[in-house]
Amino acid sequence: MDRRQKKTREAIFNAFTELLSKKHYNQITVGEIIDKADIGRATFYAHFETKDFLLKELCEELFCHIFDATEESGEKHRHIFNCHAPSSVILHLLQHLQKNDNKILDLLGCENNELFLRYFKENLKELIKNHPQLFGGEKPNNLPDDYWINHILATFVETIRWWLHNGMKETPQMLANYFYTAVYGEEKQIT
Amino acid sequence: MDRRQKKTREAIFNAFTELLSKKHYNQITVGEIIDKADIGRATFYAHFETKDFLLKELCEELFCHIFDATEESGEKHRHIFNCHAPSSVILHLLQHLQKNDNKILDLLGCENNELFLRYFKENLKELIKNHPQLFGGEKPNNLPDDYWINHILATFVETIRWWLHNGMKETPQMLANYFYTAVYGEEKQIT
DNA sequence: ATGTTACCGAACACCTTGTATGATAATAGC
DNA sequence: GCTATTATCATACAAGGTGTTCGGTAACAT
Repeated sequence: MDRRQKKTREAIFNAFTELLSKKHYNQITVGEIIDKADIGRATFYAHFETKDFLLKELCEELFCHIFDATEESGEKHRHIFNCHAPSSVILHLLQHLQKNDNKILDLLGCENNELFLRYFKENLKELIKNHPQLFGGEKPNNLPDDYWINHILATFVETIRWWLHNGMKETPQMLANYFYTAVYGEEKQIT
Repeated sequence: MDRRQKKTREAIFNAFTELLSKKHYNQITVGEIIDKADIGRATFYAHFETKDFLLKELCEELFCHIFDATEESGEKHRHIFNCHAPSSVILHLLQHLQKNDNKILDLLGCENNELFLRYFKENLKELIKNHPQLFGGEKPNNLPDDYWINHILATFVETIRWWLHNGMKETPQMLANYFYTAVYGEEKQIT
């Protein structure tokens, strides 16, 4: 890719991310973005059809990096979920978040979190559909499959939201335990 | 209140609600609202500062009606929650929803559901904080109070979201059972 | 009957969006 | 290195949305 393209694309993403951490998505204008990115108006529209498309591509770039899917020896692998013990998947993901890889925490925690938590949940959903054992535990018999999947996902996302909202005082270990207790009851704990 | 004021306010709410059920909030313009409500531009702005305030007041009117709080003999009562058995509170609320009281179902089910589910959750939160026993059951010992409250709320809201999204095929009874099973495990059921 | 209040329509200044232009500079291919 | 391509820029522009102002008119309260 042309070095110039790469640079402006980067500049736009940076400006946009910075603005997103400060004010609500709806309040951000294209004018502000190009000012902060220091590029021409026409250049912005040469890269992104609208502000909505910019958001979409930003999300895809962020989440594709976390849920990194690579075809490898005919098997799908995602780097965050490469660990084998299901109980540590949660931990693994929370630790990644805590390190604020890709500034994703900034976006999940800011005023626009609804926006990103939705994307986050959608990505997780696809994943858990293909790997039902990912979060461990067993579904109660009398619940429909997709009700249960949605419940686990929602609980997980809400756990993260709660964590962010309360200043991230808890360790990933504690949080993973909260999650498992909420979903499977207090008798089942991870070590 | 002046009969004229009441009429235009009503007309604006109706037009706005109808538009909300068809397209996304962000795509709705003040011009469309006043066209459909058949009122003058200045009149709209005499009633509502901006579109955002209109949304806010609509939500408040809808939810205040559902979570109707009236001081009665020194005790707070809310008409939906007047029943005494905690296990039937869920049922009661779901049945109200099924009847589509106040067109609230239209709004919770449409493209703008995120908007209204947020308000819905906030209202419920205040309620459950004052009446922790409302949803019955017991909190696992090792969970923080507000984590647990948030978990119950999120599960309830997600149950409704799932229901709406799947065509509302289940009866309120079945749904209430799903909710209790998800939160408290399969051994505890309501009758 | 009278004073008040809400409504209307039209006009307005302002802002935002998305597009078009021709000139300029960086890049890629040979 | 030379050349053709391509990204960028500044500027301008039309279209459409926002929120305000104003004088005239009709509905309301007393």
